[in-house]
Amino acid sequence: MDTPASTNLRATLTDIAELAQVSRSTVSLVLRDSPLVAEKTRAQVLEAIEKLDYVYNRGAASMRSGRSNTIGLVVSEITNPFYAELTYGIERVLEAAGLLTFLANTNEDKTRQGRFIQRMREQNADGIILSPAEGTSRREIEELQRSRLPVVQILRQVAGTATDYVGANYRLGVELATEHLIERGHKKIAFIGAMRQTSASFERLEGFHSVLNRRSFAPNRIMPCSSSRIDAVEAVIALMRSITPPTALLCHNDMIAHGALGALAQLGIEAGREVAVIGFDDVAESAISRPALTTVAVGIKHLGEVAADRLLRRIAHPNLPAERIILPPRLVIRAT
Amino acid sequence: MDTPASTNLRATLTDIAELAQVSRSTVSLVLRDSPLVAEKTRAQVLEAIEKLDYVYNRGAASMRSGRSNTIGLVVSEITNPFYAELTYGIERVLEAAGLLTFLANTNEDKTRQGRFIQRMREQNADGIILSPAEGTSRREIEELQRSRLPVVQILRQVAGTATDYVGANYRLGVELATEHLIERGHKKIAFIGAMRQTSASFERLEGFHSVLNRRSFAPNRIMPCSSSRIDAVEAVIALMRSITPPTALLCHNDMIAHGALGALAQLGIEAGREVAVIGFDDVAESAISRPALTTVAVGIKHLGEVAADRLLRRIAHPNLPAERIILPPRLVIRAT
DNA sequence: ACAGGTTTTTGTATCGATCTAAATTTTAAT
DNA sequence: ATTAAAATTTAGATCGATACAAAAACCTGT
Repeated sequence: MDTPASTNLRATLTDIAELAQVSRSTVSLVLRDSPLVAEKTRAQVLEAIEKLDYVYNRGAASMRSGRSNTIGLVVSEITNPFYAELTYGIERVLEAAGLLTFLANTNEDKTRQGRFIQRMREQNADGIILSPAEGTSRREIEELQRSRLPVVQILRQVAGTATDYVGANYRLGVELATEHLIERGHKKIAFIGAMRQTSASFERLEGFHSVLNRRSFAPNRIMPCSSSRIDAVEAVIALMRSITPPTALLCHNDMIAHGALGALAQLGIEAGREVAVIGFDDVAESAISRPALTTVAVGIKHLGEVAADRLLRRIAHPNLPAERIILPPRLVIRAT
Repeated sequence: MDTPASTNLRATLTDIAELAQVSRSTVSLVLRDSPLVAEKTRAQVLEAIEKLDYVYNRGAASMRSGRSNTIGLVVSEITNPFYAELTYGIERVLEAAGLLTFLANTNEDKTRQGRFIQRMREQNADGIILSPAEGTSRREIEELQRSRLPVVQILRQVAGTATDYVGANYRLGVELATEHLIERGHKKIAFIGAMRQTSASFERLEGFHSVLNRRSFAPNRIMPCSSSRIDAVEAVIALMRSITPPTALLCHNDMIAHGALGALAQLGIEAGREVAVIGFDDVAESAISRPALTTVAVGIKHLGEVAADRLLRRIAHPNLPAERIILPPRLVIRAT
């Protein structure tokens, strides 16, 4: 065993109060930026805080106040830069409100998701923004609500649940893209999809089918593909080598689309001339890649900001009715 | 204003104690899986816990016990799958020890890093695993140590600091790769590098130069390149179009290498035959990409596990001397 | 100098768990 | 049946902050 921690115990409010010659209560007010304390006093206290290397004890504070100034953000696929950008938007808003965001990547694993959420509750988090992992059940979401923890679902919603939700109009986005391809004369369009059991997947497929029906098009190709560049490469190579290769590739997201671009390059097919490629998300990379990717933009950062705002409002007013906010997508036509 | 929260206040130990007809102390023991409680009692208590939807209050617990069963993990570039894989290794070990990992992505931003670390201290975290953002100063690390928060640096170490450190032998890794290329007869080798001001970058460059000197090779090309696929594509295209294009590309990491493969494909150059490409890290994608990437493997998951183990030991024995653990790399020869 | 109002400061109870040491119950041995 | 030892349970103090209500200090204008 090691020797016990030396003299240096962590300073507390009491230590500061003593050094600054004021009461504990006053110190607490200073810490919370209360307008009640006189400037002179505040200065003294801040000096003492500095001098003692004081570190706030959030556990103690939250026990008394019931708030922790902490929220949890659950995403399912952190290596997709889409989520990284989304995270920035969210953090920016929450940070401005004095909240810190704890991030968890579930990698579509419900167990990890559950563990993290449970822990956030134990930490007394003020709320959760959740992009539910595939297979999350209605029960799980409802249980969260019953515990009165403010929840905003983002990007995907579990069927039958009634929490706040912020997402994009995936259906419309895919419709825009499909119409665009048809107008350009494409007859053989393949949808290359993440094929997850999520609302975000379903809505995209709906959009695709609805346009095809409306235009009474022959059933087109749906190519299952996980949301990774490398799977996309394989899928597209297989597709282009088939007997009737498509002339247009409509991709579930930009990661898949970039994989598709890579595959076409390998095959010596020029994207944008011989074969059209459209992505979804408009991540930063899509604007600067060569060729630049035509894609459906959802305003990632904005979406994150809206979700964060929604959570803040929900925290302030727990009993407001749940709201679904569906942001409009925009087709960004670039080179492909 | 909304109506105040209804009846449903969160259940506490006292509520459970009452329902289960035991004392608060006993309930606490059950929660902590103490071997002291009799089986029958434990069952009763667990039943009450279940019945009341009890949620543990970690803030309260940590206030008394001084531990929070929480550690912080700071990485600098979460979209790189390398870090995602690393995270798994770390979480696996820590979770087995009953600790939950809070993840933060700094994106090489010192401010974000500082904010997160500060918050972890306020939450009374039991320790931190830190891949320090570029530009982290010695002072910052030393201040952390002074606060007696267990810290393990991982992958990179801030010069002049003496915390535990777990990393790979980057120097040796690059040496192996360079030797390999030279043996294969390559005379013009370009190093495509992340060019960050980090130990991980410096050590790689050292390895490259040391082999070139030893073999008294002409100074070779160093191509600055950020750690993103798209920058790598541009860098490699520029390189291959220069007057004396290299015949081998030695990349700072696998992401850059995959970008390089993409660029070569676009240029119609066959990687592995005309131009050799070697990566560093051996992320999952490298084994299954086509062509499969020759790379320096560091055993990502293992590295994470070792770091987590190290942190656990450090927490158990705060006064042990700091240790630097440098894992040996291995050249994995595949198709490129 | 003083009443009345405003601004600042403070004392004390409290949040929900754990710790300690002591009390109680159970078991085993004679 | 008695007693010592082992196993189990408990009371009460405590961690470090905040809430609340009350007290003190400071201003005014008369």
